[in-house]
Amino acid sequence: MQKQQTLSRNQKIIFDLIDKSPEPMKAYSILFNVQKKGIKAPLQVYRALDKLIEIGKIHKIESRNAFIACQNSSCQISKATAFSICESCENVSEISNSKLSKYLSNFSDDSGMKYSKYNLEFFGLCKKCKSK
Amino acid sequence: MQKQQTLSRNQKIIFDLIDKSPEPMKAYSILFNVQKKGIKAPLQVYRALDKLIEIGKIHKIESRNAFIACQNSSCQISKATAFSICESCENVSEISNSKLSKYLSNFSDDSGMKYSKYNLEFFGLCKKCKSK
DNA sequence: CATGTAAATGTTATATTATTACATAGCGTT
DNA sequence: AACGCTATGTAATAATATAACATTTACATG
Repeated sequence: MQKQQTLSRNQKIIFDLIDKSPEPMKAYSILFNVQKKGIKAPLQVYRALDKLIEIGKIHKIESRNAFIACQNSSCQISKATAFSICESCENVSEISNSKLSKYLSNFSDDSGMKYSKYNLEFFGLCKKCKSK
Repeated sequence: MQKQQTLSRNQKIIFDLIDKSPEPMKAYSILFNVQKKGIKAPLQVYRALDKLIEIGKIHKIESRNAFIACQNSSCQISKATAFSICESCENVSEISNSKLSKYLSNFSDDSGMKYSKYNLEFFGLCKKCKSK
């Protein structure tokens, strides 16, 4: 079990927005959506995003510069993330597959490097888009 | 064996620069370095980068917004990339591990999605930085 | 060789994403 | 109260990437 973090005001506003969104949100789209709540500047958004990422409540989809709420209720996997991304509709979901995460967490090569973190993004067509 | 692509002038200038660099290069650093060769605008750089990525001569390190030459001589793996990234010195190298690539290329979950491409980034400390 | 077409180039402007720098406020601990 | 830490506010600017449009080159094929 993970220690429950208390979110600050800005962090909570921004997390709630991302959490409710059915798709990854971009930073400036977040900004636009929270301006009515008094968050006016990009930096306020980025600071909250940084913190939320740090504590594992959200993840950044690197190839899209977008942010998604963590879909693993029992999280703590901010250091081991995998996503599936539809290249047609841009739907993104977090992959939660224990075999995969075990395999990757234990992966090592001959470089002598010990990996403490990874991020994996799979691309393809989702069911819906495939059948079009 | 892969069909040999002929690079255009701009593509060749930019590929040669990236290929010679010991570390990933950022787009505007590339631009700065090729201005003396007549490539003056960001778009010229991005167009060459896009093409080079498409044909697998370079890869983009998504978490760093940087570009690296493909280190697999027998390439064709622009659709299946894995990198190791040192979070201290920012050294990046391409992982070429057939077990890993087989595992990931064959990966499927219960989403019904068929993945045609993936990108994996491992993070940690390289040998040198670990021993500091 | 003429012509069509796809790829590449050149140029300007602008959009999008992210950070620096500095000042202030809130909150728990000692 | 004084300290340290986290969060906030604000303005400016840096860094990354694309849109729109005009022109040129490469090259296959009639």
